[in-house]
Amino acid sequence: MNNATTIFKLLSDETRLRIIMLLQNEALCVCQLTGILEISQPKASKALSKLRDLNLVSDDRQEKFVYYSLNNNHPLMSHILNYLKDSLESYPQLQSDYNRLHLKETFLTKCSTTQLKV
Amino acid sequence: MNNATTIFKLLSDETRLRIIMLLQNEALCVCQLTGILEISQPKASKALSKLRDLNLVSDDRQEKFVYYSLNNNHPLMSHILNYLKDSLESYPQLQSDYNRLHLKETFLTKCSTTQLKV
DNA sequence: TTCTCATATACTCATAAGTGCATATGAGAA
DNA sequence: TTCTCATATGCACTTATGAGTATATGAGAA
Repeated sequence: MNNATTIFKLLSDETRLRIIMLLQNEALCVCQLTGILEISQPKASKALSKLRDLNLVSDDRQEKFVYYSLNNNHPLMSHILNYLKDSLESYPQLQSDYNRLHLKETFLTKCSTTQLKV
Repeated sequence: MNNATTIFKLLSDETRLRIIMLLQNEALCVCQLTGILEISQPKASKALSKLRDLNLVSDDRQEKFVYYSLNNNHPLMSHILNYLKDSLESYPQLQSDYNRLHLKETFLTKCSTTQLKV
């Protein structure tokens, strides 16, 4: 029970859902997620930490970057994600996130969303 | 997108989830739900009104009682509910709700959870 | 060691959401 | 019409939650 409502609560936040959907494909670091989703770095970081607290993602530092990957250890969540992935056409935001995924390398060097100096 | 997060938010509340799961089987009135779930009448009523606002349930008055039934008009939700129904053994609360479902007739006359006079 | 930069967190704020209690509403019975 | 009872709703309260800004942290490079 708690398990189910916890998962639903996590997925009910748009930022978290978008992140989780992207991580289905491959591990991504914080600055890549920040860039792809066009959100602030703290926003991405907080979303990830909440997911990490619940053991839904794992982090793995590789030199400068911390890569997050999805733990497919929760049947209900996996089931839902698979369904969403197959129904992307109904969820424009998720779909366009996917479409920006190919830009991931772009965001590796010029990360700083918050510290950006124009 | 909004569609998805909205559904998740609805399902993230235990009371709503329990109600929805019961309504999968059959229409039930407020006092039946109140009795089966052992919750207060306003609690059941408010949960139902939120579901009704989002067009996930329909109400149908039959004499004294207002029966609510599930609108299976949302693919994502239906998909999730089916999965949960097949995994009841993992969700004790939902399972015990189902086990109390046979008491439904019991709650038709002595409704008043709040107005109960001992 | 010191510097840099990616990431994490603390703080404040605004708002949303759920609960319990009391009460309003309104359909059907009398 | 009046009464009854199932249901709905208003109110006060508490807690949870997400956002933005600023800043802390800490690993690797220099």
